[in-house]
Amino acid sequence: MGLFSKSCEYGLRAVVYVADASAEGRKVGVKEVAEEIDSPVHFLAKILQNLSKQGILSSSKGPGGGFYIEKSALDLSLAKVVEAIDGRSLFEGCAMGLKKCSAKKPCPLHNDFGLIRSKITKMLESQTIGDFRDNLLKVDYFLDT
Amino acid sequence: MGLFSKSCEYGLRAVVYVADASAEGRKVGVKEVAEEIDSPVHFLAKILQNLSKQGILSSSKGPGGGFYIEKSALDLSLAKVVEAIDGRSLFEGCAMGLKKCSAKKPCPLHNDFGLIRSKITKMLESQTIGDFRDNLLKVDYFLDT
DNA sequence: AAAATAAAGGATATGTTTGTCTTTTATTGA
DNA sequence: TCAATAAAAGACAAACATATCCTTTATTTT
Repeated sequence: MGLFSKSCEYGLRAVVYVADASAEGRKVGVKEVAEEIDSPVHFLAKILQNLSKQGILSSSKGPGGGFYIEKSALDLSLAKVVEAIDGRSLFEGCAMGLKKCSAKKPCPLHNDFGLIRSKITKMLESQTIGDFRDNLLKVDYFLDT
Repeated sequence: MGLFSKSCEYGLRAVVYVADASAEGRKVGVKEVAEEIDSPVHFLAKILQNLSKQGILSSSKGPGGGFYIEKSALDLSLAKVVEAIDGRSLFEGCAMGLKKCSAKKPCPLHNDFGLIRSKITKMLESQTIGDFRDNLLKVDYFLDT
């Protein structure tokens, strides 16, 4: 099990790909995105629809249509993307699955895990979709599958 | 999705419970463990059998039997327990699911995530089952469900 | 208006994880 | 030896994640 679900991995890859295309003023269809990020087409369609519904991506139907991202949405954090797909579980709850675990009654992993989680949260909250895409444009980073 | 699978959460809770009982020279049955750590009995049975097979816990059949932990096994790290149940996926692979992601061709999360993963690894490798149990005995930590 | 395009939505299929139940095997104590 | 105990093992069921396919709706172009 990675940090993220498969859906979330696909979603993150798709978001950065769509953002990249939008930087060139291009809308992209599900099929193209799926091929480029190496994901199952129909499965990805659901994920993109979900991201559209949640206002992270935008879409338009018909010829010349496809998925794109609004300028304003470039300021959304990666945490928003992850939360839209995987929910809040990565950011909440006890590592050992204890409901009563808290600062007052910590489980044996509570403190160490709290630090780790705050780093995960920071990684995802401090980085916007725009930053994420810019890293790719600068060619410091890659999306090769 | 948490860091660990449900099986792994149950497994960690069970290991520390069994280790605690073993400190008192007591062997414990699946039923008792399941009640104490709040897990499904038969499901936990599989997990404990797996941990026995992998040499982390020990067991004996028949009256007076049950699960216990050998002194030597107290020196095993929590990472071993996690790996026995969830495999190595937590310690390996790209956060975005990219097969080609590497230091040379990093994905946009590669560096941040590498730091996080090394902290997770450190948390689990630097702590032995014995340490884990001792924390409970010292009453600094709790397993309340 | 008709045809083509592309997302949205719904139904179904497959696989994995989680959970339950029953039978078998080993061990102990009477 | 026999009955009781407890883990081991196997079959089954439910829930969820992942994946595929088909129909519908909206939009554009001809």
